[in-house]
Amino acid sequence: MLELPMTKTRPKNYHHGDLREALIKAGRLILEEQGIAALTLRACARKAGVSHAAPQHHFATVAELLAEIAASGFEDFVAALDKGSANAPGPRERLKAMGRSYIAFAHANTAIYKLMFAAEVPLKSERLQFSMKAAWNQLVVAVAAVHGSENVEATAARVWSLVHGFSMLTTTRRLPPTVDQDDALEALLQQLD
Amino acid sequence: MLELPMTKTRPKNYHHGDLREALIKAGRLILEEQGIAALTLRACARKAGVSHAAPQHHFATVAELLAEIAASGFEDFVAALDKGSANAPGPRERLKAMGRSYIAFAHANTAIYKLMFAAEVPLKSERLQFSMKAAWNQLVVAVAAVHGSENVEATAARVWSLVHGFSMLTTTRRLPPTVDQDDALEALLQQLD
DNA sequence: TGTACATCAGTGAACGCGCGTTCACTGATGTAC
DNA sequence: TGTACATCAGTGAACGCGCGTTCACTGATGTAC
Repeated sequence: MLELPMTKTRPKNYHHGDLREALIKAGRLILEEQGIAALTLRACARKAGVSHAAPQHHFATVAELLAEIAASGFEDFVAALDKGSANAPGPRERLKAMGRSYIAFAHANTAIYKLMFAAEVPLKSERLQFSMKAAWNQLVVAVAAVHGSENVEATAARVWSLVHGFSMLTTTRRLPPTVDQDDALEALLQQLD
Repeated sequence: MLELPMTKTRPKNYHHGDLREALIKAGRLILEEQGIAALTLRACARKAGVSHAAPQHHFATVAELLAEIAASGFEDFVAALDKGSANAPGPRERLKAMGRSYIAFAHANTAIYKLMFAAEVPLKSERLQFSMKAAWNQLVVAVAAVHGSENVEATAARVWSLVHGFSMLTTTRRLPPTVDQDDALEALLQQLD
């Protein structure tokens, strides 16, 4: 009898390596392809190629997974706004570019964008709190560069409300079809000064 | 044997009378008490006191019921903004009062407010389209009285974005706790002029 | 370097749950005559 | 006014589905000696 080397009969990845991150990535794919309603622990396990009980070792509830997915969304979001406003010649242009990038991100990544602001997502996650704080700080810095540091948080909240409201109304199709969205976008960006 | 009169053995309301409206009202209660995830056809049937198969005669899918509930929300919403701005001395004050009423409605009726803007709600419903149009017209009239009729739709979209964004960010707790929400609200209402 | 052993991170079967949906049924209601 | 009958709007049992969760298990990994 030929004795095969153990490495050939051994399943290569009985232990996954980093199932936690793999589940988060799987969740993002499911979100894009099928929407938030399809985002279950079992679906993520299937997508990641593990048994449906495996996620239990990494996420006690589906809500915990949602929070991590939302956090990864905020990380991408901050990067997109940074990139989109990097070449602005001055603070006003920079703030406008961030506004444009914000709305572009919402339109290009609608599913995860909605999850980032969904009430179902528990805010306890450390990673989520950290990435949300990073987004807020990014905004406050850009707003302060235009409006000064007086009442900067109230102004930042106003700016955020404006672009967030527009993103939500357009992605959920609540504006009547008679509204020219490009006109509305430009009118809105004027208000960031 | 004593023959009982038929009226005594007959169940009084075998036919409900207006189960359709009753299911919508039941749905609103469930929404308030348990949130959108609990809003199922079976739950509405239970709340309305009928068998779980009964709603089938009125709503083919749960989405259809959601749309009618959302529509009833928009009806209340329009009434609340009308009432809240009725005593304003001029157009500017009227628009501001509407802004305040908008945000107050969102905070006092968070569950149905979120449903009104939820992506899951199909927009095909006639009643929903009608009530959404009424809300939009109400806004356009108030905006035109302040800013004139030039570009009125773009301006109305901007105003709506502002108050909607603020309502969503505050009801979903996305603003950092360091932000003074009253300050932010006042800063925001200044922008309606 | 090898061996024993504890722990970690998977598997796969099983369970109960509430859901939407279908079905044959039946009481209530409306209408034709 | 009464009667026959069609239709409407309910009932309640049954079905299949996917979900979260639990369980005994087992292969892989890390560590002590």
